[in-house]
Amino acid sequence: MPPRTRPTAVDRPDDTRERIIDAAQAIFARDGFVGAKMQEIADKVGIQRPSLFYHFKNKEALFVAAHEQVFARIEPVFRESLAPNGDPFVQLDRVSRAVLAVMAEEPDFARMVARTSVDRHPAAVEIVRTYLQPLVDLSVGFVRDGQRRGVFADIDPFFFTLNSWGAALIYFIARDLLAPNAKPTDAKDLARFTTTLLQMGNRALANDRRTPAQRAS
Amino acid sequence: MPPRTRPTAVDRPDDTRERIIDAAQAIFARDGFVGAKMQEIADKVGIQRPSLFYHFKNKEALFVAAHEQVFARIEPVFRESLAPNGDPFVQLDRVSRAVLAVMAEEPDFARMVARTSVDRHPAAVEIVRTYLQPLVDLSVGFVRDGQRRGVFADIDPFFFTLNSWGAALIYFIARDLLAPNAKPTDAKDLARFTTTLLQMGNRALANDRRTPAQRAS
DNA sequence: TACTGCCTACAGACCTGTAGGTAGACGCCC
DNA sequence: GGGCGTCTACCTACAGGTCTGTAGGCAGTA
Repeated sequence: MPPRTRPTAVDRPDDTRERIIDAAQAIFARDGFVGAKMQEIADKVGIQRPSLFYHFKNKEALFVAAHEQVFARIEPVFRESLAPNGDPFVQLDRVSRAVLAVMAEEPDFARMVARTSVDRHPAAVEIVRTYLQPLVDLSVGFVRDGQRRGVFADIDPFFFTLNSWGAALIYFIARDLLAPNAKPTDAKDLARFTTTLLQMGNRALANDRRTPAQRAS
Repeated sequence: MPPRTRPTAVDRPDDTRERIIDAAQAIFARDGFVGAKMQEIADKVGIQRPSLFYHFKNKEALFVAAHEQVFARIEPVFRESLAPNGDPFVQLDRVSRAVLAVMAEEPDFARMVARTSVDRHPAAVEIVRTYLQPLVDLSVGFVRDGQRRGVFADIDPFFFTLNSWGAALIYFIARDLLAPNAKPTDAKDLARFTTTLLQMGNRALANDRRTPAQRAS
């Protein structure tokens, strides 16, 4: 094994920490806490495994940092799209598209949420709750508000939200499992899914069968 | 450690194999292939860990057996409820209730499917595909058939199916994660979820806003 | 006597985290 | 501005624990 060149000032060794988190994200999302190997993370960064422990106390600390980064980056996008805005159906459209677009861009996010649901690692559960719970509450409030205004049909707001988020998750997690011919990365496929999800949401919340566009005219 | 009593003929040692599979089911469903420990499975059965290797070649063989058993037991229930039967909306109602009831009774099933989606253990993927793919195809065919007959509204049959199955999965996997106050084991909660899922399905497939009961009259 | 079903003991792989060393950057003092 | 101690960010080597799978023995049954 040839000796690798030592880092110099121009290498900005400060960003090693961030490169570790980036590498850890993908691997934790794919393999979970138990399945992920520190060796593979180190390899991906291009350093020796023990050097990881210089930047992070232990595997769990890195696990937490990786999750926090993903959720902290995504949360504001969702929150912004959920801000009150005129016609509830228009907003539903906007939120759905925004959420699906972000999930498509950050595949680690959907995997981490799904992983947390099945693995139940306490640290991950806490992070998911901290970041996702308020968004779910916002979604629920959005549906409830539309119902109070008589625009949305009667349906359980929480389960409607759970189903919608769940459907989006499933698409990115299991879409290829049950139909190996297409992948979630395919833009055309995602557009088709987006349309279907919006149809279901719109019809579930519609008090009449006119489309939002027809109602607006 | 006091010596345990040896098994005699009346213990029917033949069923040890099945008791192992039963114990393994729950543990593999909860922890996945990597997370599951043979020691814990042996403890649950009440035998020593190496005895597991007398009944199963290795961990993977037991993993496969556990998954096969769960899927083989559940598949016919789903298949039966998907059999053609008069009014598509009535059948939709029947299938949804049957699937949710079975999932509630066999919590390992939902966890195994979700786990397979995130862990992607090749053996599990193959089993899920083998047993679930035909059911998904049946569901898709059911929707498509209703559309051909002019009863169901226009919507992508595959994504409608994926969303419906996904919503059911999410309920059993993540319902408590985002609303810690209730659990999927609660019958009242499940009934409320069933209603919501059916509302979404009915409205997504309805060509008009009359309920199935109204249409029947 | 041979087979079944379990046992104890052990080999070997793998993985996390620690100990201790070292090359280079940097500030400081004369 | 040249020597000098210190800090940073990495390295090699290793300790210690955990987990799977195997070897070989033994009690009970046929």
